[in-house]
Amino acid sequence: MIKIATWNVNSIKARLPNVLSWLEDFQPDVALLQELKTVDETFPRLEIEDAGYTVETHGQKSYNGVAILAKSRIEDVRRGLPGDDEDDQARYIEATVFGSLRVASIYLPNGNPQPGPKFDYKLAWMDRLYAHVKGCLETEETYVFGGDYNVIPKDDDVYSAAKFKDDALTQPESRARFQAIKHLGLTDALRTYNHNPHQYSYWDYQGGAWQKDNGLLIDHLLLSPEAADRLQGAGIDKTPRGEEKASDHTPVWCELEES
DNA sequence: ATGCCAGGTAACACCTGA
Repeated sequence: MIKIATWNVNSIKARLPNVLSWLEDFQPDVALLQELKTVDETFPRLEIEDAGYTVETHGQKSYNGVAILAKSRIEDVRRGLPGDDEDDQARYIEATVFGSLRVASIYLPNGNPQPGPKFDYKLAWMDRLYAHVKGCLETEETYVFGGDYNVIPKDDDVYSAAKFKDDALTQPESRARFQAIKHLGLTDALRTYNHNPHQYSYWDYQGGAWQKDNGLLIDHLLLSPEAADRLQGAGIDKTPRGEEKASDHTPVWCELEES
């Protein structure tokens, strides 16, 4: 079985102890990380390698930054989306792990405030992601697109839809693009096994959101048909969110049977 | 309408996040 998890760590340097203990406890075969907030040169590569992982990063100073960790070689790495030429934001990395499995770590733009240039950037970025995913699926390879999509797909995926009515994460334009990407033929791993409302992957640091379970579901694992055929389980690992110095996100995971 | 936390940068305040 290959266990794949996505986790927005909100600074890999601030979160290193949490990440190392999670790797030790949860033992993912592949970890897709977002919001590294540091450049490749200062990513704590040796510590992660000592935990048994191969590492590929696409970092950036202060903001964004994505990585792929695997208990296998990591090959054929793509950094950035096609069409990112004028864009210096590090939000996408994709590579082959375990010989033939393609995985992507995605940090989709937040887009607030909306309307405005940040929201326009989010929508344009989603259009580029759509075009890229479409091309990937045409290869008929096994693909897992995981990450912080910064989209709340349904009103049931947030503790208060009313409070998020004007937020970029719930706008019809954001949801329509997320749906369009899924409708290319992707399967939402979590929703294959868990149809309950109010299943969250993010809780704000403010206002006791974690204690009140005032959360959002914005981290998703989307599987190509070839990956979905091998899907054996999926879930949310809430343990890391309750620990000291936690990220505001918690890992979402899925398991694929070996090919 | 704004701050509430948290992290990074840089400088002892401001930006970004969701």
